[in-house]
Amino acid sequence: MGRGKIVIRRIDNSTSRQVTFSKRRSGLLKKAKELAILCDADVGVIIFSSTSKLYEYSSTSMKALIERYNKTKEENHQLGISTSEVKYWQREAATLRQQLQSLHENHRQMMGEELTGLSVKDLQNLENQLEISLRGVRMKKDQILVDEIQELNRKGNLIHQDNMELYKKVNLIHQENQELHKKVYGTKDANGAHISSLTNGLSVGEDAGIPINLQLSQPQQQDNETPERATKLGRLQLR
Amino acid sequence: MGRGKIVIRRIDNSTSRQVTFSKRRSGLLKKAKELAILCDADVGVIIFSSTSKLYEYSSTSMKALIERYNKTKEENHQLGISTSEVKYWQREAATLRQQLQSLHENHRQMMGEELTGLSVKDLQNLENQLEISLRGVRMKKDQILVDEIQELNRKGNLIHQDNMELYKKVNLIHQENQELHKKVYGTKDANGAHISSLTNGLSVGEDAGIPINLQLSQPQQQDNETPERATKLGRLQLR
DNA sequence: ACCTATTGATAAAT
DNA sequence: TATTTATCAATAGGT
Repeated sequence: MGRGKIVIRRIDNSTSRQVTFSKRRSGLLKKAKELAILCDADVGVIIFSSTSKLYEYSSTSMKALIERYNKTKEENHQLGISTSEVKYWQREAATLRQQLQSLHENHRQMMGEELTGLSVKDLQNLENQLEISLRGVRMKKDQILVDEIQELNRKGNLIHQDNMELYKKVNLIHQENQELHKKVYGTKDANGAHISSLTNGLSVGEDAGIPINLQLSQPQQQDNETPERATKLGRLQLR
Repeated sequence: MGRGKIVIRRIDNSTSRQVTFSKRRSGLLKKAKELAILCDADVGVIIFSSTSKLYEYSSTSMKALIERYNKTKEENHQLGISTSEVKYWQREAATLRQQLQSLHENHRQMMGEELTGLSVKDLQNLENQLEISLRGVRMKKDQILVDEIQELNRKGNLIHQDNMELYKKVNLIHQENQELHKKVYGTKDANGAHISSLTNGLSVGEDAGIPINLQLSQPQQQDNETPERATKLGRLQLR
């Protein structure tokens, strides 16, 4: 229909293509309207031009039509973005929100808050649980502290052994030095300033026998700390 | 175009409408295809017949086209069921799930489980919190028990008062009875079998002065119950 | 945008 | 539902 027949393939001439698009687009939309009216059908047309401009027609509302389309489609197969997909996630969120609320309430009760409405039996159970928890936490804490102390003890011992060996070496060298001194200056010499200043710089001297005192960051004592626990920690001082 | 001109309005004749629908539908779809090919456009057509049968055409994929349509639309206005709506709820669910996980972990720590990875400071805080919670729970529980005891006390007192009054009345009636008895049988009479069986049925007798002993369902004693608490509850016995 | 020759679509009949 | 055919609508190409 036109001055000449055309083959259905992309029109190369840009201007011609643009003109044809404009004409045929309005023709298509008109035909869509006619179909909808004549045959009582629900018709929707979406057209994106090559320049991404949108043209549309819908006999009812495009939203409703698309929803109807998706619904019809997913009856056969799970296609398209569907209302049900949104609904699924809404339900998921609702479930999670409920779980969260429940857990939150539980948590607040464990925090000793919002206890109204609980029976004596509930409170008793909660009390028992808290006591169990408290024991667990204290055991864990003590374990960490005990481990820390043992590690420090181990390191302290190593350092102490090193020190002892160094002390022995210093004494040996010191004796050697004195003997050499004797040989050089004879027995009547009493000036040791030279030597003592040198040996004091390296020697651990009389400190060698005293244990090293490593400080451990102690937790502040609890009001209801049991005597056993305090002693258990107290006894574990270095040496 | 046809043997005669027609006006664009719903075709009343059902058969004719059906035929026209079939012809024009294929015509519309053909024109849509041609437009897409000739003008390099993205075209989609959705047709629901009056009997809700779906016919469609899309130059690319209907899903992609609808998504593109929604995207284009919601740039101007929030319309249609969009991918973003699904995404919104997915994000919502993810956030809730994360919160739930975090709270769950926290809860497990408060239950004294999964304590690995916690520092001494963390454990100390947890211990303090548990102690606070424990104090709160115990106070609440004690409060309920104390209230319960007081209520029972109140009721017991009322019953006791009733009893006392009944006792007085019985005594009065009993005296009256004896006086009447005296008048009827004279002073020499010694047979009181009749009277005693009757009065004994109503009289509270010597029990009237002894306090009523109401039993209270005591919670099983905790292993580390402090002496003060035990006494506090113990003292609150009825009278 | 408009014009118009020509093609394509389709109403009615079968 | 398919075919035929007369008729009208759509539109290609030119202005």
